[in-house]
Amino acid sequence: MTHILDDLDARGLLAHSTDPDALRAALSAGPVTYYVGFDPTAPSLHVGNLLQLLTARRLQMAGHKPLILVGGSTGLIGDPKQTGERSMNTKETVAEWVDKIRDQVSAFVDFDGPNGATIVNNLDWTQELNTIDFLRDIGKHFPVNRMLARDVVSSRLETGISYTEFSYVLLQSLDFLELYRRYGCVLQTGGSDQWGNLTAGVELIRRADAGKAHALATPLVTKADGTKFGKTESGTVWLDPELMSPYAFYQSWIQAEDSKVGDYLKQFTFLEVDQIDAVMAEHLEKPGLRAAQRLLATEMTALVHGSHEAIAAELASSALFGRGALEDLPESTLSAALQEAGVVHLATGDSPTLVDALVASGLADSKSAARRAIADGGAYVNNERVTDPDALLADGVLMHGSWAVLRKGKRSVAGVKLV
RNA sequence: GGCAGGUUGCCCGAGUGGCCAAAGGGAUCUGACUGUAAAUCAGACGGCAACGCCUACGCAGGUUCGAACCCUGCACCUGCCA
Repeated sequence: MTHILDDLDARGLLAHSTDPDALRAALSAGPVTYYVGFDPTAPSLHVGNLLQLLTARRLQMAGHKPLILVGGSTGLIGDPKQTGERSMNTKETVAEWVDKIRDQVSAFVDFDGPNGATIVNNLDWTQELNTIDFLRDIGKHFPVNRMLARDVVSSRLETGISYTEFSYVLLQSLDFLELYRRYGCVLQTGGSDQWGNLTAGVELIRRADAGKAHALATPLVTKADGTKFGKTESGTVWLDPELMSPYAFYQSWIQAEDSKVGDYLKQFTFLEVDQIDAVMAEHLEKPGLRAAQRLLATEMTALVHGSHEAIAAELASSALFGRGALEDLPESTLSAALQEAGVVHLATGDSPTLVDALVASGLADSKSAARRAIADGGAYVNNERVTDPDALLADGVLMHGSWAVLRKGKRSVAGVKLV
């Protein structure tokens, strides 16, 4: 049986860890209670958070007990980031997001059995916290000179950082200490950007309780150009289907770069490393088939939205991007595919123009943008390029009498049904 | 509270009375090549009833034929002093 640390390492999920030998021994000795936290900074988690959830799940599958923390209090404070001060959200908003995120994380861990997961909210132990006690019991363990030396803080000294954000690390460290005391939690995991917060907690446990705890960080997942993974052209890749349809989610994975798809398969899916290596070997032979991307997209969509949605997204994608001609698709297939991609209904009586349709479908942000797309030669109806900026939608041949497949550029497709 | 500097388009950043819808870079979009990949090259990149009009350079007023640019007030940010 492979040691969990070796599996994580083989998958490229280990960036840093405190005292690797001691951590390895602890994980071998028996079930370890560990935690990973998510702050409610939005109504949904995104794929960056997903990596942390899946890593937590890997540890659980290896027999360890997860605590999933939702940051009801830390979400009110804001983890400092390089770019500047966060805008504060109201307590009501944060409370709403806490509920949503609690529901989301619940889908990724197992609640049954001796190592069933527990979801905790740090508001439970901080909202009644007394300021004097906090400063005496927690604050005393934090040397300000060390806090100032942290990268995020020092980079913010020029532009400014509020005391609120400066204090964030104390709260996260307090969480670790609290979970150590309440649940015997001795390991915190997170992204490498969390390393400072993670080790601060380890240190607090040592100073306050003379306890031994560990931290483990996954690397920052990047795209081929080195930028942060999880943003597409249109924005963040959300897990909530209300914010991003399963089809769009599937599309975001299928567009993975060749140079990254192997890493993603290892880091995100539960396929065996050997199996992934075999797929990648084939992929290198015939990259044009994009077999690795297809596998990745299907696996991830199934993991997040269920296999039913994964199949639907896959079918829609192959119908719309497949080699076959659109007119060969039966109406039921076409309609189902377009439902996934997004459909707008337009009234035939209004004799909508292509420009109108591009805007209505969301493929273009404005009429100017739609005209620009047409002028650039990037607008297609039923896979035929249209270059007339004043074209009416009905000028082309409608599929099955009422459907038009709109495409802008290579990747963006939407359906229009004339009614 | 005082003094100094700052606030420009998605981001960074030039511009300091007309030639400014505003240089340059990044991001983004499109095309060519291709594979819903990368790299490269090229074009686009506020809006609209579109050779014109409207909106825009922190906010609100003012001076002027004309303001991102000058003046006044306000807000916020940074630094120094208290």
